[in-house]
Amino acid sequence: MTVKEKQTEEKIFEAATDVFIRKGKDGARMKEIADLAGINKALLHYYFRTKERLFNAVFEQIAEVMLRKLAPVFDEKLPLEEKIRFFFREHIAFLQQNPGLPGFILNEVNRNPERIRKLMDNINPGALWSTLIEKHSEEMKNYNITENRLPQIMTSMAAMSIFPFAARSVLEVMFEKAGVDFNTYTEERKEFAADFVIKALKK
Amino acid sequence: MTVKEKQTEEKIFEAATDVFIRKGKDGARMKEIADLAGINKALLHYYFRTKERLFNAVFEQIAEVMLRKLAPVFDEKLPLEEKIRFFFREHIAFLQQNPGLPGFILNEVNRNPERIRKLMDNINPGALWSTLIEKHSEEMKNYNITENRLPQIMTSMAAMSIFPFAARSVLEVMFEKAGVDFNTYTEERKEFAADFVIKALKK
DNA sequence: GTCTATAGAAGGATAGAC
DNA sequence: GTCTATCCTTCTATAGAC
Repeated sequence: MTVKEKQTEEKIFEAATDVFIRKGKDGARMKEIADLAGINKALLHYYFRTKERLFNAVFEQIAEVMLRKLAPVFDEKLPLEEKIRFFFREHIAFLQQNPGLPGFILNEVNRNPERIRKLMDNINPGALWSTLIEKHSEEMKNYNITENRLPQIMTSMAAMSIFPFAARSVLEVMFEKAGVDFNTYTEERKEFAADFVIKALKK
Repeated sequence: MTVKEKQTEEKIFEAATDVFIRKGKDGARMKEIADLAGINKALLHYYFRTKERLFNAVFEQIAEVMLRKLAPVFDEKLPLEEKIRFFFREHIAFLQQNPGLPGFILNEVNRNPERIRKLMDNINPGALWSTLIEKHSEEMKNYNITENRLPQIMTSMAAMSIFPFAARSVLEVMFEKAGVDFNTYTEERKEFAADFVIKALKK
């Protein structure tokens, strides 16, 4: 009973995740999700009531996974440079496995900013950044990192790793014509981005 | 006659642009476009036949504007550093006026990569980059810029200016809690991004 | 819990009058 | 060229049998 439920619900959830990421909330069709899950449309409603609820469940799980993937960066006890390298290595590796997530999240959040507001309720970026500064106060002397520059710096790091995936199809077409392979590019990017940022920040 | 036509078609086109950018192709409703244009649904079909055609017209115009905005960067006869500063100043200024465009374009292109393929038919990035290198061959000696690094470098520059707008709602919520104003941030970004990139590239 | 059948609503598109 | 009325398809959602 519960086992069977879990199996079906799980299948639906996975199919929904797939379809929502590819088609977006508005473009997704309950029928396609049902087909992909190998079950009937009516079952979707049995388990999740409405498309809206199903989407919310999927979105929240994805957002949570992404946030959880970022947390270690702030916790790890590493020298600053190693932390930057660690971030790009881990984050880009994650995106290589989930290349569709950035575009999905950014789009759905832009269409409905309330989603991100709910997610961020427990997080105060300002406080997070302050403790980051304190942790590395000694090292900081060698870098152009000050609290008032942190918004620019943090968004630049996010941009360096996330943008290539959010703009994936554009880059793929451009690279194709220039004889560059996207996978090779992302693999090289782990080190390039780290070097780039460290060089830019060093005094 | 032609004047009236132009007026109405123009009104429809502008309304469609607005709605498509805010809601996306799938989320947009012909009714909403008609209302915003102050006319009747049937007129939309009279002028543009189908939603698909109306969307294509809007998309192509927007994409063309964006590409046209980038071209000068390659043409301008400026020293390399000035060119980089010129790019961020101009490009971010354009995005400040059109903050919704990056998210719109990236999303619609991801959903239908054929769109970008058509757009890029006349452009060979590889060739573009080669001439860029040749133009600045002397200056290059002072920078870590080589042809094989250009994909990484160019995408990093694009990322630095485009990402904040593509992720605008996320940043706005984060900044809000950290007491940072998004408009101030984008204004400062013109110079920050230029300094950041130049520093990262200098030998 | 899962299916078939269908209700009910919405949205794109067209016919036809003016 | 513009409007009203309406068709027709598609999609979400539910009823009801098993």
